[in-house]
Formats: sequence, C-alpha cells, structure tokens
Amino acid sequence: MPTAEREISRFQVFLQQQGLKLTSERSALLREIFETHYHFEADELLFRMKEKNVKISRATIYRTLELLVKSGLVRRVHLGEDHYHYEHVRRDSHHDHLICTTCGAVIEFHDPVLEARQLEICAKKRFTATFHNLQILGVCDACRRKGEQPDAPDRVKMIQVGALNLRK
Amino acid sequence: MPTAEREISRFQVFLQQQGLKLTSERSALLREIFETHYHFEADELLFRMKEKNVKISRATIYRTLELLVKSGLVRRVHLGEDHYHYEHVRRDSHHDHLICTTCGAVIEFHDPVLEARQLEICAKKRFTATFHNLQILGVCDACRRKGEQPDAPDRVKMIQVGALNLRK
DNA sequence: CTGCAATTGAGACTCTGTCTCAACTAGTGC
DNA sequence: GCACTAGTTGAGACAGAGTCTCAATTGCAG
Ligand SMILES: [Mn+2]
Ligand SMILES: [Mn+2]
Ligand SMILES: [Zn+2]
Ligand SMILES: [Zn+2]
Repeated sequence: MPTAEREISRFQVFLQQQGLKLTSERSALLREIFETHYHFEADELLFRMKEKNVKISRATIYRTLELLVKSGLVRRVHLGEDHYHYEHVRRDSHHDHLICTTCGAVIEFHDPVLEARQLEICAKKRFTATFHNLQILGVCDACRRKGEQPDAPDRVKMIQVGALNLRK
Repeated sequence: MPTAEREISRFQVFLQQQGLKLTSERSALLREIFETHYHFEADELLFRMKEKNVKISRATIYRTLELLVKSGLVRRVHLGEDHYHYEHVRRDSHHDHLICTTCGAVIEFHDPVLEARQLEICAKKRFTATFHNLQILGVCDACRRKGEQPDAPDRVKMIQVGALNLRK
C-alpha cells in the first residue's frame, strides 16, 4: 500500500476543478484515512490526529470529510448508530454491511444479484438511483454460538425504574 | 380507519407484559401517530401535539417512541438525513424506501425477491438477521423531467466562500 | 514575489436526544 | 370507592454530533 499518494493526487484534481486548494491539513487527513482501515467516526479521526501530534481542528475535520465524500474518495455510512461513520473508497469497492447488534462487528459483503435487483426496482418506479445504503442488523455467528448456551441468569437485568431501558 | 383504537389495545397488551402502564399521554400519541400518515420526526410530533393543545413534554415523546419501537408498533428509519424518522407499522407492511435527493419525496416499495436474496446472503455468512434498512437515494421521475430542461442558469449558485457548500 | 481568494482554528451555537428528580397517576388489592 | 406504590410525567439541565463566524493565515496563479 503506497501510502495514499495516489489518492492525494486524485483529490487535488477534484479540488482544482472546484477552484479549491490542497492544504497540508487536507493531505494529512487523506493520508491517515487511507493508511489505516475501516469504519471510523469524525471525532475518532480528530482524536487519532491529535495522538499523532498533527494539529487539526474539529471544524476542519468535518469540512474535509464533506469534501472527501463529494469527491467520492470517502463514503459516509450508517451502521445502526445515531451518527455517521466513514470509510475510504478504493476503486469499485462498493459493498454493504451486516452489523452484529451484540458485539458491534461489521461484516462487509457485495452481491451483484442484489445490486441488479435494486436497479430493476428503481427502473420500475422510474427512479434514477445515485447510491444506496443497506444495513442488515442481527447477530453474527460468534455471538450466536455464545448466546445458545443457556446463559439465562444475566438476562433478568432490569435497569432503572420507569418505562425506559426495559432490560438493557 | 377506526382511529387507532385497535393499536392502542395492542400497545396495552405489550405494556402489561412489561409491567408498564397505559397513560393518557401514551394513548394520545398513539392516536396521533396512527391517524396521520407517514415519515415523521420526533420534534415534529411534539409540535403537532402542541398545535392540538395536547400538552406532552419532549422527554415523554422520546420515551414513548422508544417504547413503541420496542413493541413493534412503530419503526424507526433513516432517510438519508442525520436524524431518525418514524413511521407507524400496520400488520406485515414491511417496505424500504427510495428517497429523492432533489425534492425529498419518499417512495415506498416492497420486493420479495430482494428480501429473499438478503436472507440468502445472511445464510452464507452465518448471520442471523433481525431487521434491515435499505435507502436508495436518487432522483424521482418528476424531478428528473424538470431537470432535463436545460435549466443551467441557476446551477451556478456558489453559496459562501471556502470549501463548504460547494453549490447548494 | 505578490495579492487575494480560500482555508484554518477557536469557540459559540444549534439540534437531536438523554437524564434527573420532585410531583403526580394508573391500576392493583382491600 | 380508597389507599398504596411502582411507574410516569414535565422542566430543564446535560451530552454529543455537527455547523457557523470571524480574524488570522496560507496556497497558488500571475
Ligand atoms: Mn464498509
Ligand atoms: Mn415508509
Ligand atoms: Zn457479534
Ligand atoms: Zn423528487
């Protein structure tokens, strides 16, 4: 993995087309995003940069992520939480996600049959799709095995009185 | 539409199973949710209740929506915005959404072939799905027609300086 | 090298959603 | 019906994600 230099120049092309500039902050972020891997949150990225002693403000993180999404270098996804996650995009690496509600694991998959069927549905509705987002929530294999052991004892954890938080 | 009384008693059954109570606030909300139709936001519901001079606090709105989601009477969905939307659930009315990024229209669809394929994928990955959420973003038929007219003039609306808000 | 439009950081701000706690009810049992 | 108590409510404080403002700074075209 040649440390993201390819993506930085792709980003620069995009920026120039828009009359924007490539700054040291922007390339530092791009480098971080493409060197590490996986589904990260905006504030997590902020924290990682801080750890590396690269000073970048929160505003710039958000602004740059927005630009990266627009340029197609980064994808913004929902993973069943109430804030966004981001992931870098390598060429033609589209996929969707299975998300384990027990351990939080994220399993990526790509299925051409599924994708094709979605397009058929759009055609039927005369809808021009630009992108989509599919999350399947459930329990992963590892968690299912563990759960099968009659582990009933800790199931009766009623947390707090009142209507909320029925059983964790 | 017999004004949601059926759903209220379904909710009461759920509440009793959990040792919870049916209050006037809860049934008022359920009535509002099942009488009107479509994809609403929590604060929008708060506003509608205020308009009708039914005093219900924001905390109770959120708490009740959480209960309704747990009971299966209401579904919480992402529609490509950065907060949740809710919709009431009639029996076996599962569907997913096409969302027009131009006019905000939401088109519902249900496709057994698509659903079946998702299950196959999960089986292959040994993943036990409990629910899913598919949003297809794009341009609806009406907006596409309008957009085809060479309406270029207002396309060059650069809003604000700087990197953000490239073109609205 | 210069000039200037684009960018940055700090922090205020907005919005969605959660929590706390004292006052208040639903509903069970008498 | 009446009382008791666990569950519920509202007000407002709080939290977290994300946006905006503006003065100071920087990329980069000429
Ligand atoms: Mn992914
Ligand atoms: Mn719907
Ligand atoms: Zn798991
Ligand atoms: Zn539209």
